[in-house]
Amino acid sequence: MNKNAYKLLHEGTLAFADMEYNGIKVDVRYCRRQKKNINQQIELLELELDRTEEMKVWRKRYKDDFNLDSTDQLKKVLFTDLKITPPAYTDKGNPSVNKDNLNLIDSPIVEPLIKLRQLKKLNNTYLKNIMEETVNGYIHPSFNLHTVQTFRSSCDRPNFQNMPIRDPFMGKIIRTAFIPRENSIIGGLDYAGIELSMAGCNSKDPLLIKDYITIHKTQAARCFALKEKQVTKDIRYYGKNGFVFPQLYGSWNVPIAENLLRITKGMQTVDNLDLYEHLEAKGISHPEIFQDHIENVETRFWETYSVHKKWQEGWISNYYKKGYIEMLTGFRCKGILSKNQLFNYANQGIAFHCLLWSIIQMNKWLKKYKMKSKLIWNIHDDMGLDIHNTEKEDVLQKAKEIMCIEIKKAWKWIITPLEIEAEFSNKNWYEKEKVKI
DNA sequence: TACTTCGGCGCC
DNA sequence: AAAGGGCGCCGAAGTA
Repeated sequence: MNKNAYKLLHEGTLAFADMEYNGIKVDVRYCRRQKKNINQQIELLELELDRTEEMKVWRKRYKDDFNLDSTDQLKKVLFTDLKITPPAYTDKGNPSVNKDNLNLIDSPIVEPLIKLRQLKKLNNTYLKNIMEETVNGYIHPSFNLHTVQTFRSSCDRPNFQNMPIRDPFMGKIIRTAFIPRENSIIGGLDYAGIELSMAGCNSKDPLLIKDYITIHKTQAARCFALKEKQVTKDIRYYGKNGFVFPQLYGSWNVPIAENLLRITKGMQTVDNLDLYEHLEAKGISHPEIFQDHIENVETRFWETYSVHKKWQEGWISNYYKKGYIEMLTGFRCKGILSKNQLFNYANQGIAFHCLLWSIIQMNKWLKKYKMKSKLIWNIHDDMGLDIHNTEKEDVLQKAKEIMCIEIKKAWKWIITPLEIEAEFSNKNWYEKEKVKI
């Protein structure tokens, strides 16, 4: 680690200490109400389950040892007693009963079981810990800078970096619990597509730099043979997390095609076409045909971003020569690293370091001018703020200056565009809305 | 009782 | 030819 990298960690730790001290305001009464409500839903679901023949088989086999939360028991019932063929296996070679695979099984217990897991996750992982860790109406999660291989941050007690958002049902229940201080708004400023922007800084691939914001939508459209205007937020999500990132970090068409095909079931396009039926109409819904199709998309992808591909090769051979990699922010990673790790480590840490640098400057500025607004979280590319109503313009303007302009003066290696989005609410974190800066 | 591993699942 | 990467937390099950 060079001197600049050290300084970033040192100042970052001090800024994080302030952030932890500030804390996030919690609506505790709301949490209590929700927890009770969910408990009732859980009871009803368990009654519903018990009316099925499958549960009779389960209870008969395990008698007093019966445990609805035991996946081992579930596997025995499904795959031994009911003689169902396991749809897939875990890494260790055992039958898998995760949500996706359970959904492939035709049984009346599948749907209530999945719902039950979700409700228990909400209560046991989220609401319970939010309430336990809240002191005098504020929660103070620990934000760590010393735990992660890639020199990202992490968070615990509770982990504030994995609060539900993608599933609207879960997102609403949990994020409604986080509220602004008096006369304030709560929300975050996040870097748009920062990891891809950083990939561009590494490889200097002109097309990747040009496309880094639009790439997910474009690739989603290609994967599902759609026009871009048909791509919903959900479909884009799978273009991003089901194709673009897996491609960049070492996956390939076979597992990618399998995943993408599975998630088409029940999804709809902007013009309300059923995504799977759309693939059928295009004649690419058969697993083997779809894989061929994704292979074509993959080939075209790497023909387009060939400069980045070349950089990946050089990055790896450089590691083999030196035995370590050095990030653009000066951090070094040593030890045995797989190809996929090497691809990922180059971008992941420095993407977060842009946020960390911005948080440090923002914190200094807020303290220097004795502002009422406070930094309250960091989530990899998202800076959480509680902004006092009287300071809205100033704080947002300064944040934009730091995050998009000043950082490029400090770090000349940032040769790509940096863009941010702000989302805030005067009610709660769930009801955040885009704010223009 | 305390600890580890596994599978599962939430986020970026 | 072809392992997406990085986290933290839960409960179950096995071991010491």
